[in-house]
This record gives sequence, structure tokens and C-alpha cells, in this order.
Amino acid sequence: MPPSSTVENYLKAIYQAEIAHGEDGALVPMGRLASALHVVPGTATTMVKALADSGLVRYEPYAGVRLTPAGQKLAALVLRRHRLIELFLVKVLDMSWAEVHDEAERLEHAASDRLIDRIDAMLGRPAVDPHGDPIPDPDGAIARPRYQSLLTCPLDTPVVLTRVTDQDAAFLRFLESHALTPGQSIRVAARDEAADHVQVCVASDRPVMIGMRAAAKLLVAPRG
Amino acid sequence: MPPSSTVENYLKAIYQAEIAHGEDGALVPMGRLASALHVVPGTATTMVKALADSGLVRYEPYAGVRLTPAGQKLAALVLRRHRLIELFLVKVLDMSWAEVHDEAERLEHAASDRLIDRIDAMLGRPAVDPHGDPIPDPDGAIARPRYQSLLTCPLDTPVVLTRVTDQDAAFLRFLESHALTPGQSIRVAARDEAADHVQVCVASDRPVMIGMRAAAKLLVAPRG
DNA sequence: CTGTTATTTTTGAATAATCAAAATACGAAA
DNA sequence: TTTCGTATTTTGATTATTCAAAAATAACAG
Repeated sequence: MPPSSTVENYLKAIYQAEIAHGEDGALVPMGRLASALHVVPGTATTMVKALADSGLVRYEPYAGVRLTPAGQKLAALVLRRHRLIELFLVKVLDMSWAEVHDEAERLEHAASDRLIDRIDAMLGRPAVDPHGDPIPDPDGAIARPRYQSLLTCPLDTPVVLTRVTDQDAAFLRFLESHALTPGQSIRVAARDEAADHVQVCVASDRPVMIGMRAAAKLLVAPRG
Repeated sequence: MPPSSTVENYLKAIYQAEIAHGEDGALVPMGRLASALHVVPGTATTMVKALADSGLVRYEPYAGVRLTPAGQKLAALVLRRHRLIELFLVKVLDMSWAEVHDEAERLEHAASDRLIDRIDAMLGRPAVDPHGDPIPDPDGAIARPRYQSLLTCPLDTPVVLTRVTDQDAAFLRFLESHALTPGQSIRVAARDEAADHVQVCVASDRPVMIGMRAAAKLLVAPRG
């Protein structure tokens, strides 16, 4: 039987937590997993033990979970479905950047491989979704370029906004209203540690002020 | 909380059983409902009692179920999602007539009203899906034209194949291979009760023989 | 080392949906 | 009627997922 939506969501959350919190091969603590999934910690423990029995994760009591290769592949395929669906909704159905995440969150569990392939073909086998997140290939392989963020990139140097690692609709709407969308050419004019903000110049408009927490979510690549 | 996929499927099955088996206002017997949903009869009984408690159906022990107005509306909206998705998959994603049913069967529970409206708009607010089934409007109102079938229409008179009331993939592929798709102009050349078949002429090809059970599923309208 | 705190696990229970099989009711034939 | 066969309902269990709260453990400060 195919994995349930719940299983897919656990795998996806573990996958994303593994990546988000650097340290390659680090265990994801139960507390973090539980809050990512909006369940109480005991629920996550129970579920993770079941996933371990299915060979999808390795579970170390009191330490955390890590995906097995099988779990990684499944998780990547969920992400593939999610990201292709998001891009499809934006490109073909003209939905907004900000609203497609929740929609994809549900559709990713219902779309067949055939449908996903049709979408992939229609979009021209794209490499990234509307947020700049890389789309895994049908085998679950995923590119993992490490970009700099607005917090670490050089000052006063033109860079390309490449990826936004937060799906919150309000945040995305804010970015959009300042033309801070992937592909945009920008420049960090100043950083003020004390004031906890970063000054970003978009095109020739007056600079936008962004808090450092938010700035860390905007990833950039050197200007091509 | 929104109705679960299971609830939506029960309502849809009851709705379709009510229509399929004529007799306006007739009760759907538990056995029929159970087999339509591939569950054992006891399961249907249990579930239907729960639906009755939610006010979605009227349940009469040992007699059957009937949708309440609330249940009818919900069922029609599920059908609306299903049919718009089917048409979308065929028209926009170029999927085949035969394969979209199963896909829509899953997507219908995951698509939001916003998405459905986008699809509806992109398709130009269509009235029928690829099988000729009418698409309910956003309030759940549905047109219910009563067509004749290949079993009842006049002989040797050109008619338009308008609706196919069976979603079986193999059956649909058969029809397609003989150009028996909605919109096609056809003519019943002969019926043979004893041989249990109907002779259908499509365009100028040689006639196609169809069993009466199958013929009853092909609905036609007078040639416009 | 020895508490104290924060995290994690366990336990007990609930809900939704299902099945198998026993019990019951209905309607039709005798 | 009485009885029989079929349809329906009941009963008792099971699986997946969840929560609340109690118990256990790890980690860290003193």
C-alpha cells in the first residue's frame, strides 16, 4: 500500500528539518519535528517508531530521527510533487506566489506520477519552483546549491535574488509588493547589527529595510 | 471542520445512486451503496447513521438513505470539482478521456474552491465534462436534461452522442477507438433484442456492434 | 556528584473508518 | 400463517492517528 498523507508529511518534515539545520547527517530532535507538524511530542515519537519499523527512518531514542535512503527518496518525491504543483499553479493557472503553498500542500498527496510528469513536461522540466527551491528529479535526486543570504553576501555588490526559504503568505506578499521575487537583481546597501536590519536596493527604487531574521531567508547568487 | 474525503465519497455515491436508479425521491438501499463504495454492508450502515446525525441524509432503517438538501448541495459540489478537474486534465494537460477519472477521484477532495474557480474560468465556465456529464454551478445547482439512449432513440435517424454514463477506462478506450465520443454524430442502424446488440453507424465507417448493456450507457440528443 | 529543568517517552484514552461474523428483520413463497 | 432466503443491522475487533498527562531520562549548573 502507498504511504499515507501522514507518512508523507512526516518524511517531508524530517527531510526539511535535516536540511534547514545544517550539520550534514544530524539527527532531528523530536521536539522540532513535533512542532513542525503541529502535533504534541508524544505523537511524533509514536509515529517515528512506526516509520522506523518500515525502514524509512533511523530512530535513536532521546536523540532524534534521520531519514534512511528509502525515506530520503520518498521525501524528495513528495517535494518534487509539491514544487511542480506550485509552479504549475503560478504559471498555468495564474495563481499568486503567496497562495499556492497551501494548495500544493494538499494536492501533493493526491497527484499521480502520470499527472506530475505531464505537468513537468508542460513546464519544460523546470529546475526550480516559484520560490527558487530546487525540484528533485523523478528518481528523487535533488540539486543542493549553497547560496549566500542577504546576511552574508558582500555589500554594495549586485546579486540576483535566487531563493526565498519561507512560505508564509503574508511574508511573500510583502516581498512581492517590493519586487523582491526570485530573478530580481538587487544589492545590499548596508547592514546594521544593532538595529537588526538590512538595507536592500531593488532596481532604482529607494532602499527597502528588512529585519535580519527575514534577510536570512533571502538567498542570492553572484550576478551572472 | 470540513467533511472528510470519506464523507464526500458517501454523499457522492448516494447522489449518483439516487439519479441512476430513476424513481425520483427513491431511497438508496444499503447494499447498493455498500457495493458502490466497496465496503461491506455493515460499514455503510454505520457511516450512514453518522451522516444522518450530521443532517446530511435521511436514513430509514431496513429501507435505505436519501440525501437531505444539505447533503445534495455538498454532493453536487463534489461532483462539480470532479467534473471540472476531469475536463481540465483533458483540455489543458492533454490527458486521455479514459485516464482522468481516477485522477479526479483523488484530486476532487484536495482542490480548494479558489482553484476550482480558476479552472472553471480558464475553461470558459463549461456546462459539461468530457463524458457529457453536466457540471453543477458553484451553488450546487445542476442541469438534468433527460436524454434518450441508443436503446430508446429512433432508428435510422441521425442523433448526436451527448453523454457516456460509465467511467470504466477499458470501455472508454473502446469507444474512443471507434470515434464514439461526445459530440459525434451517429445513427442507430438496427437493434436486435435476441442477439442483444445494437448497430451504430459513426460517420461513414462500417457499423459498430454494441451490446445492449453498453448501448444503454450512450445517451443521445436529436441532431441540432 | 547531586539536584533541577527541559525534553522525551510512556500510558491510557479518544476518534474515524473499516471488517468479520452473528443476530435480526423483511418480504415472498408455500 | 409459517418458513425460508436475502438484506440489513449489531457486535466485537482492528488499524491509523491523535491528545493529555504521568513517568523517565538527559543535560547542565552548582
